Amino acid sequence: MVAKRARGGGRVSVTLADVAREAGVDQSTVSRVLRDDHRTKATEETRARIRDAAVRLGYVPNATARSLAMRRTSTIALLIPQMGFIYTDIIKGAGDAARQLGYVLVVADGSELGRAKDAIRTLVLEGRVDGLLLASGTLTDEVADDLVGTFGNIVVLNRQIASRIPRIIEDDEHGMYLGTRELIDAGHRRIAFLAGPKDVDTSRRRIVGYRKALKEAGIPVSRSLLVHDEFDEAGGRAGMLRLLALATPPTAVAAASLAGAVGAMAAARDKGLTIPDDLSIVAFHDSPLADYLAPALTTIAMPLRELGKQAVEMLHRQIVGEAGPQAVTVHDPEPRIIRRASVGPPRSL
Amino acid sequence: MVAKRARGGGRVSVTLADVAREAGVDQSTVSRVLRDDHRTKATEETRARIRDAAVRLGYVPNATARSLAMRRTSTIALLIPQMGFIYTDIIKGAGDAARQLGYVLVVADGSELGRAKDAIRTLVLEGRVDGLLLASGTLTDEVADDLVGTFGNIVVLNRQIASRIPRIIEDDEHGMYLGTRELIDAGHRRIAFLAGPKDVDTSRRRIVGYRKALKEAGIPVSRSLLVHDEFDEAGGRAGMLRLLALATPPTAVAAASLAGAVGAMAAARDKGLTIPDDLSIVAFHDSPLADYLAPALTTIAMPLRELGKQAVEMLHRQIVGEAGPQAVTVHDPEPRIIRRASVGPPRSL
DNA sequence: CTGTTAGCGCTTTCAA
DNA sequence: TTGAAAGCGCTAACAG
Repeated sequence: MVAKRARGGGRVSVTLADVAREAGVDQSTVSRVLRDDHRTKATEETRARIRDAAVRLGYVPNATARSLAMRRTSTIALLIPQMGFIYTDIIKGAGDAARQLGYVLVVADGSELGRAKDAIRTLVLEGRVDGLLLASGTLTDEVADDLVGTFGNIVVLNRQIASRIPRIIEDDEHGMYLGTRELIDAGHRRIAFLAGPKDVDTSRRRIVGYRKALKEAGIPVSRSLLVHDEFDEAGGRAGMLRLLALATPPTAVAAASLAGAVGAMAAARDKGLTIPDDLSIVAFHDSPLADYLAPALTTIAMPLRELGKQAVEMLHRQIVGEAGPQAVTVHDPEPRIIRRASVGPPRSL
Repeated sequence: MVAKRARGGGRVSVTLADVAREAGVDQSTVSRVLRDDHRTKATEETRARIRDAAVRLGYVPNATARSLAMRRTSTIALLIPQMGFIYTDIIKGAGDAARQLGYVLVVADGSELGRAKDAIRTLVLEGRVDGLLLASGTLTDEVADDLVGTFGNIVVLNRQIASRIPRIIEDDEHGMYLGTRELIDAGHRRIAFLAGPKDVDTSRRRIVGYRKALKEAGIPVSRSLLVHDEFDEAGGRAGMLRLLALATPPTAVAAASLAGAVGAMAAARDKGLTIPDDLSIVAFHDSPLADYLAPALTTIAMPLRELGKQAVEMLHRQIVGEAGPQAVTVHDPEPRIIRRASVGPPRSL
């Protein structure tokens, strides 16, 4: 018998034993040769015989069997809440790093796997992957606290959590500081901040940067100019509308998210305002889309690929049991302002 | 010995054998009980004893071992070229269906796994997943042809390919027919089509719908009004610019992609045109973003969740060896026009 | 340099 | 109703 039927598709599956028989050697030898195990030096002749047989038979190693024997799957997962602007870059960075370290990266959609806890169980505890990258959006505070007692290799992205789980964050504070400065430098003093939800700490960190820039410029921070809402377009529109209803509305606004900025622009338009003549706006995070908005949107480009890359590296260290920092902030490369057309001097100037 | 150290994280792994010992039964019994194997009727008493032991020990089944024994992973993958507007809905639909059928759905980024061929090998042939959903964008014609000889459970999304690989497509023709009709009904006769790349068949099918609507209305189709470019914003802008450079430019344009429409709007704006006064526009595919553009964009919403759902169902049939159609088109629910503000009567009227 | 021998943790006949 | 035993396809000592 040379091969057995495998499930579905009528494919036949060729195993190491088949190749061994064909080549007239033991399967352990085949295993070593095919893996290029450097602790062994097979004769060039046997190597050739084995490779031949493998090709002839169309041998493809079975990842599951290997995983079981090695007790590692060489795959890691990235759990994201829902596809958004920022994840494409994080995925790219993480994917590159993963490949380089010998992992396959898969991404799991949070809404589909249920809450993060389910994902941790299904993916990590049941051993489907060696480790998990948890993107911030998937974590409510409740779940985050829950993570304290969790085992498994996990790295949390962009969220400062209480537990001792390793985490990596982007420099939200500095990014937002830079963005706010951009507005200040353009001459604005009445600058609003469109923050994300109140209990999310990326939101909190961005507020800190906003405040810092204001203080540094000697501008008093006004409570009424700081509004909280969802990070999406609808949230941005709603927040902006509240801002525009103020007795003296802001002349500029810093948005904590790109989608929020898009919503804010729509709100301003609805109210008959022209950007940047009547209102300047800068958005946290960049996307190709920003170039095509009316007007093109000035953004704060965060080093998201680097974030993804370093997240994978942290996870890898954890997997192989190497020591390393428990909490890192990505400072390099620096966030940078991409100047487009949404920032100008205030009208009154 | 009650448990062994597992790789990384210092976790201990509790096995079936551990639970069996703790409960004083054989591991096969534990396996049956914990899986609720209906072919066995364990005493309520032993069941309780086993469950107790499992909980006490914190037993979590190992998916890899199970996969090896059962020769199926209960995991399927969706390979996408790069995150785009349409995939969030496809993922949702596929994820729901997958969960319902007992699969875990993971998504793999094409740019990260290299070409589709690599993904097929890594994921399907090496047995990491039971089957693969291949989103159209990942397939160049060359690779598509290559698929002919491929084994493994695969369903191709949104691409009509030569080989006998099962495929599922959305009704591009009808959708674009509807979109073009929208423009015709508004009074336009000089309607351009911003198609995608020439050799992509979603693009071709959309052209067919566009032509059909035109013919039906007795409008001659002009070669110069049909321009090909990439599906992204840059492609849309470039295509639109070419259209606007025509001796008599169109009064309306149907875009084969949402991103393309965004680019086209930017181009029109750059040329000083107002939408919809000077130019009407309708885009293929919908997204929340459309609501926030200036002006809000009229779109053709395709049943993408349904596409994802049916794709998974097709794949499942293939996996379990059930018969089923080799090529299906999703007709239900129908594509529908979401009227916003980018379509109006032509200026000359 | 290569073969032998145990597993990895689970499912699944086959007996009892 | 439960247990014993084999095996999924591979890796990894340990001999020789």
